[in-house]
Amino acid sequence: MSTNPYAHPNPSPQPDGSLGDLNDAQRGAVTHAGDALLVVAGAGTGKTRVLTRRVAWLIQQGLAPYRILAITFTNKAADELKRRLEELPGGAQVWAGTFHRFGSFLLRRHGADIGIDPGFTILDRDDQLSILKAIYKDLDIDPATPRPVEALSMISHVKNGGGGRPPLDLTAPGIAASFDALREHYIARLRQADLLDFDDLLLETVRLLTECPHIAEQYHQRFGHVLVDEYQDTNVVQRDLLLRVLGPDAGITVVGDPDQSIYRWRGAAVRNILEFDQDFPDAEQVLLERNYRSTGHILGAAESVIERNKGRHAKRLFTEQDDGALVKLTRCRNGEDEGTVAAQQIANWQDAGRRLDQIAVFYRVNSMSRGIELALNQRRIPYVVVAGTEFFQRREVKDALAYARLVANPKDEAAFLRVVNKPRRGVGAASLRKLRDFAAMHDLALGTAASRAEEAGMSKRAANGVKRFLALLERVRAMPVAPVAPILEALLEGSEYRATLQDSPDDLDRSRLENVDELVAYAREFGKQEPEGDLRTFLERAALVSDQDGYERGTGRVSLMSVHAAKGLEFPCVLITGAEMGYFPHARSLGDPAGEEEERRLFYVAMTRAQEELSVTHAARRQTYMGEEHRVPSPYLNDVPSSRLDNQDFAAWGAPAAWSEARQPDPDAFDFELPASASHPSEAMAALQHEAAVRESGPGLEVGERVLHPYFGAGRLEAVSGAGEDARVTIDFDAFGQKQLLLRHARLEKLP
DNA sequence: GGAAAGACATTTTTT
DNA sequence: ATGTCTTTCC
Repeated sequence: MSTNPYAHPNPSPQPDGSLGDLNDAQRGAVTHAGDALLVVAGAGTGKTRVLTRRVAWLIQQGLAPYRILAITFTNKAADELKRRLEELPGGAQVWAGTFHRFGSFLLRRHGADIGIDPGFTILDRDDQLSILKAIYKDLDIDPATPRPVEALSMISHVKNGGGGRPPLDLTAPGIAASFDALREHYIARLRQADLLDFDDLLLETVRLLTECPHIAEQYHQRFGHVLVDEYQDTNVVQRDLLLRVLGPDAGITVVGDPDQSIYRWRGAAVRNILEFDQDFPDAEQVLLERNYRSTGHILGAAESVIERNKGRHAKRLFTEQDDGALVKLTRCRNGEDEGTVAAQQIANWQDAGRRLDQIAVFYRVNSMSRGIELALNQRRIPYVVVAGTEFFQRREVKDALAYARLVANPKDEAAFLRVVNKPRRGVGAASLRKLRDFAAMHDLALGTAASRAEEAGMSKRAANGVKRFLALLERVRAMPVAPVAPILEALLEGSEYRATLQDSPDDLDRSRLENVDELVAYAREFGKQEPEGDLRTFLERAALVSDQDGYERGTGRVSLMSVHAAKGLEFPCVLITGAEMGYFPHARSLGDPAGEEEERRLFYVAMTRAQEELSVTHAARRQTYMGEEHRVPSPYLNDVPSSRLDNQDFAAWGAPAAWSEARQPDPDAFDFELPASASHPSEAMAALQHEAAVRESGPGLEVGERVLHPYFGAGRLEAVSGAGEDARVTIDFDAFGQKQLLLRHARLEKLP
């Protein structure tokens, strides 16, 4: 069996329809003839290939491509699917996209039947928050009681049926009343301004299909087969939507892996996949267990981690590849060391012939990217951060889009609030307050009320500013709705938004200008690709793109990303950082058994992204915003049999002399200071010697005392045996259970 | 009304 | 350490 992952056959449909490149299970899934099929596809078992080929097979069986609905988790996955299907006659007519996009598609067409203006605007989280904050002001609610973000999560929670743990404790005194008021106002506000949030996109579609049987019927007729990818991450509303769009004669195929369900916190219901046969009693199930991605040690290590979860769908992955390299586990003293190790690991892989774009570094929280970035910068290792502040999330891009949204939907309150005073037009908080009062009194949307600024009692200056603002929007509304780029340009020029950035003394604003220009360029590209594409389509595109959609392969750089962002990707070399309690599992999920199981799955997902090399680091101490903290290695590491591990200590990586001449950074090129341990080996040694001295003097331990071990964390001293050099201690560690250690090596500290 | 300075909390993951 | 929200002063 080849160990080269690139040797695997391309998953594109074979033009001749042959299935010879599939294994038995895959072939069974592709050619399943019944109405309902569940494909439980373990990590790296060829899930995407099966999905694509099944669509191809359905078409070959005579199902018209436009009668196929394929729902994916990201737009990128949908585009990828479409690209592969293009080789097939009619393949481009398959409807492929995310649940949200499908909802949006139906609501634009039929929303009017349930009182939704087809010109609705889609709100993202920022927009939702700005509306909610405005409501806080109107209702004079103390932003400390439920904080706006919490209230927002709670609103979403309630909208989605309220299963699981509520993000907000409504039993706290005084909260419930203000929350209900908030929620009601929020919903009314969105209604009034033709705004839909992400939840509404799904919920309103369900309502449409429920309240309008004739429309539902139309789609029952149309879709002969529905396929859903990543089914383990669908929520109850998505399942509901699926059941309603599916006609009595339609077939359904869902693909997923319960072990990779990592979006429970967002409302994903693993139940959907685990109890698929309850929704579809005659469903058949195909299990894909042969992994083509990873070498033996990597897969084995990952399996031994996931095995510990309770209530799993029975499944055991295997590979026919060689064992390959051991999983390397490196203990670092602190976060800086970890950065050094990351850089060095990357360099080592590079020396072994890897390209940088075959390497990925994962972390649990996005904020951890900073330390890694710093270390890679110092060594001039090119990298790309996937996600982070993504393009469409940038303030200036959102500002520009807000202008455009107001052109498309004059009632868009979130957009109005965002840019009515950007750049400054003399419309401050006091004026807005007057405007809101006036709007509320006459039951108008904010944008509508604005045209009567004087009546609202605004100052002359403010009223003037608002007038200029509205005049610009009117002017642009008179322009044709396509192409989009000129619309954006007219707005940016007419509002002087562009000019303000250009003239700003702040360099940050200058770089913002570039982003604004990039947005215009993006719009121009959009116009080229879709000559018919109007403003509305463009805005929808912008609202529904995700961070993951931005990821591109073959950049010649190392990829840095959160584990969540890594889902669905694979890399020859993977480095998982921060494998510690608090990250894996995350501190927030401690004490919640279901949450902890999800954390384990998350670590499993991280491990199974690796094809040939998997390296894991953890730090004994880490600097947080509250100061330096002790860190305990992730308990998941303990589940990996030591026969699959290559244990390393930061010290074992050797002094910075190990850096090859060629990679030695140019000292003049950096304004950063290298970490002491890297730039001055002697200092590092001094530190180690100091530690040793502390150790020898010893903390005079007694049985029953709490102690701290730099590796295993806190524990209780159970017993002492032997004496002098051979003294051994037995310690019951909180996170690792009982261990016997040589006292002289244990580096114990006494805990109060 | 706006700018600047200061207080303050913030860190999970995101369609 | 950073960014956001609030306060203060012009």
